[in-house]
Amino acid sequence: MAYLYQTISDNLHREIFSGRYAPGDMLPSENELAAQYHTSRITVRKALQILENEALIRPQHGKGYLVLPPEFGRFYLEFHDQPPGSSSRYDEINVIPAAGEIARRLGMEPGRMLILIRRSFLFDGVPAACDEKFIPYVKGEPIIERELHYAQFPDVFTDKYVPRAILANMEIDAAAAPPEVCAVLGCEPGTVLLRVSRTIQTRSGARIGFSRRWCTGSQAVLTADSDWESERYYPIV
Amino acid sequence: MAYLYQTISDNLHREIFSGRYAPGDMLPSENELAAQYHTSRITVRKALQILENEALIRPQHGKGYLVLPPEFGRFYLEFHDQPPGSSSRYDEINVIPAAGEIARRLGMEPGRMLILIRRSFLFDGVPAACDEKFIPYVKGEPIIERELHYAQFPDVFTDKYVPRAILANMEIDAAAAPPEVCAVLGCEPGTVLLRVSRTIQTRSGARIGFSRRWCTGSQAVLTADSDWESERYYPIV
DNA sequence: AAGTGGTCTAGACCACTTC
DNA sequence: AAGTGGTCTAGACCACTTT
Repeated sequence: MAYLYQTISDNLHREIFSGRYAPGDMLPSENELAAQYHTSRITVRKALQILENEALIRPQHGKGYLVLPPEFGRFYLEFHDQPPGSSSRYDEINVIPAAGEIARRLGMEPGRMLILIRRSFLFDGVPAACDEKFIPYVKGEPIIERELHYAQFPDVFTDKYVPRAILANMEIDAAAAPPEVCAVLGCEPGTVLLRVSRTIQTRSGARIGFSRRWCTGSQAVLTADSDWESERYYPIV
Repeated sequence: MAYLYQTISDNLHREIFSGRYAPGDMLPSENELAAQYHTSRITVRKALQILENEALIRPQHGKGYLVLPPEFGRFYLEFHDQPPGSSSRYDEINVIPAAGEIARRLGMEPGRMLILIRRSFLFDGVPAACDEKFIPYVKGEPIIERELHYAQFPDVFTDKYVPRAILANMEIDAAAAPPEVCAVLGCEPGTVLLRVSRTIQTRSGARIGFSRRWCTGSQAVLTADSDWESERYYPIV
């Protein structure tokens, strides 16, 4: 049940996290580990490969395996089209002419038609976030129906485009919410809220969708971690 | 120069991103690929391992390699203690008693002493972000000197703690900035700004540092991507 | 020259899935 | 029973680093 490569990997993992091997240290060589565990070099290499994938070590040709320092500049963020624990409600579905910032974000000529889908998210019945999605209108495409059924924004496009050729990019800032959004969320016009803007585009650079989320209240906080596995560690508030 | 496993991996990668193999499809079996490339199963497995690490495929024991759909709920975020392209300035360094939210975030009794380090970041000479760091004061620890020299917040602790045992967690929201911060940034008292709160803690759950960043202006926008490699694709604004 | 990691081979046996 | 991926062996040769 316990595989040898897994045992070796776990042991080294523990020795790194306990400080037995510190950043800058060298691990024992492949041959030393193979001798130590009475196994072949290939099995040892498989164990080391796991640690390399976790960004704990880096092999250096001709020298050995270097233990790396942790990387605190990279964070991992979960962001779902439908916030966990919320219910949703459609506030408006419309076809509107592109204008101003939205036209620019989608790279469209002003005046071309856009599908607007505005949806709010309720926590315990209280609206705490509002999503606006803008999708270039192409006659005969059942994109609204797909949206209504699947709800996950980028997924709406995976029938039409090659799925792996689609990217999502995100910008996070604070800005004054437009009047329509304030009306939905029940806040004063012009209130500054957390804004999350997503652009959906193909890898060739074509912008195929844009969405904005306006967040108020404590459920709307975004969280990110220096480690995908670390969520369990910090029930702070 | 071009290794066989790399060639196989690149070819399959291209076939997945071009749609030749779509999510839900099965790749050719290891034996088929080995025959196709006139090589051993081990070399083929190495190529497939690369694609598995990129979350493009998942092996299914007894069945084959499944092509996975893209995951748009996960985002990658770069956040540096010193924003790229900015210069920094120390506005205040002080020892203060813990109180209110800060005490709670650090799990300290109110009244215990804290080191406060307030620093602002200037873009083209204009302050656009302000950092507040709070570190429990322990007599005789040269933490301020380390901060002044190394500047990277979590790194300050890696001498004292086992480096890999430290985690950084982040919360992002919008909130009214305190008067001291508004004074530094030159905005009206009570202005709502983008707030990034970081907690530094050990894997055993001890909170060892807390920082807050208040952001104004366009340089302060946070960006995240569904793909670590995708930054080059979206020069939008 | 000796030691290190990097690539690759030709097998073996096991566990799982499908027919 | 046949095909698939999962683990593991014993060896070979190459490229790189250190002494």
